[in-house]
Amino acid sequence: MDYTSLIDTSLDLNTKPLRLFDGACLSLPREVESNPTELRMEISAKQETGALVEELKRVSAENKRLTEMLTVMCENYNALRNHLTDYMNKNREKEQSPPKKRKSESSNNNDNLNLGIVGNNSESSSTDEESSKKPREEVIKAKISRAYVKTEGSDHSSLIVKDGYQWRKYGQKVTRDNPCPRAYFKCSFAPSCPVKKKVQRSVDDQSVLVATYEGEHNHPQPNKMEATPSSTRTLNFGAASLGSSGQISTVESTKPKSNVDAKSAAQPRTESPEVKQFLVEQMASSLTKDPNFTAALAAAISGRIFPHNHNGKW
DNA sequence: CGGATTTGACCAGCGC
DNA sequence: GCGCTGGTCAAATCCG
Repeated sequence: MDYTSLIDTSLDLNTKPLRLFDGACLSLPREVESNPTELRMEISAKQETGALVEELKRVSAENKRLTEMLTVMCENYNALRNHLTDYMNKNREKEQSPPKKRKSESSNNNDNLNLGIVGNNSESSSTDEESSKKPREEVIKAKISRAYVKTEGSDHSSLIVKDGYQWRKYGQKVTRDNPCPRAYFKCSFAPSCPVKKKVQRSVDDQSVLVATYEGEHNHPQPNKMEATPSSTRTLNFGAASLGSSGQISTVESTKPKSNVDAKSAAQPRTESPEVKQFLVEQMASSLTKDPNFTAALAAAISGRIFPHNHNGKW
């Protein structure tokens, strides 16, 4: 997941002087010069405008500085994440015994969560099995992620995790380690999309749904707005946007965890860089979606581009 | 009526 | 080889 690519960096908050200031600054009617009273008002207005422009410049500079800091932070985060992924992949290659199919779930008997393999592993558990079993299917990239979804109230009966994608349920199975049935979903938005999802309640905390994603979507997220139900907070797998409530946490599995406690894993990780990143994204997203903000931004831009439109009109 | 869901059957890997 | 298990298929059913 490349989070930085999702941030709309095109939103340049280094706004130039707003229309009000522009208008006052650039378009003072010249005819007032002949009137002493209006001249005093003009001087006063000019002073005030100057102070405001100074303030605006200061805020703009600060905004620019913050934007640069954010960019640097994103770059650092991605670099760190890549390092971590590489490190874990190397570790796993060293640790892994000769690959056995279907090994991980039977050996990982704590919460029957198949912590799969990310990336270039030569033999992953279920994914490779599927590719050998069903040659007509595309080879699914062994990118496996997990989402822990805290459900509320009546949601305890459903195995639906709304994450913004369209899923088609193709099977349900009661597994040995968990009395709650496991549901199998395929991405139905694009016929060629190889992504599969398994959803099962945590054996420790049945209010927690554990969604395991296999593969990567080869299409954009169909509908992000769909991903905000009232009873279930959602995450956007791949697109990686997280509800600010932090009720969902994801684990992009890069290494089999033998003793993952789903309960603890379900705890909100508000301190992690990912979550902070999400919050930044959410704020940026909220701003850009706010009609008032966009209107103000449009007004600012239009005021900047077409200052002559407001000459002496306000 | 078409798409989604359900559910029993089937398949293949694994351990004994 | 056999039984257990997880994963998938596909016909039946449901639902808007």
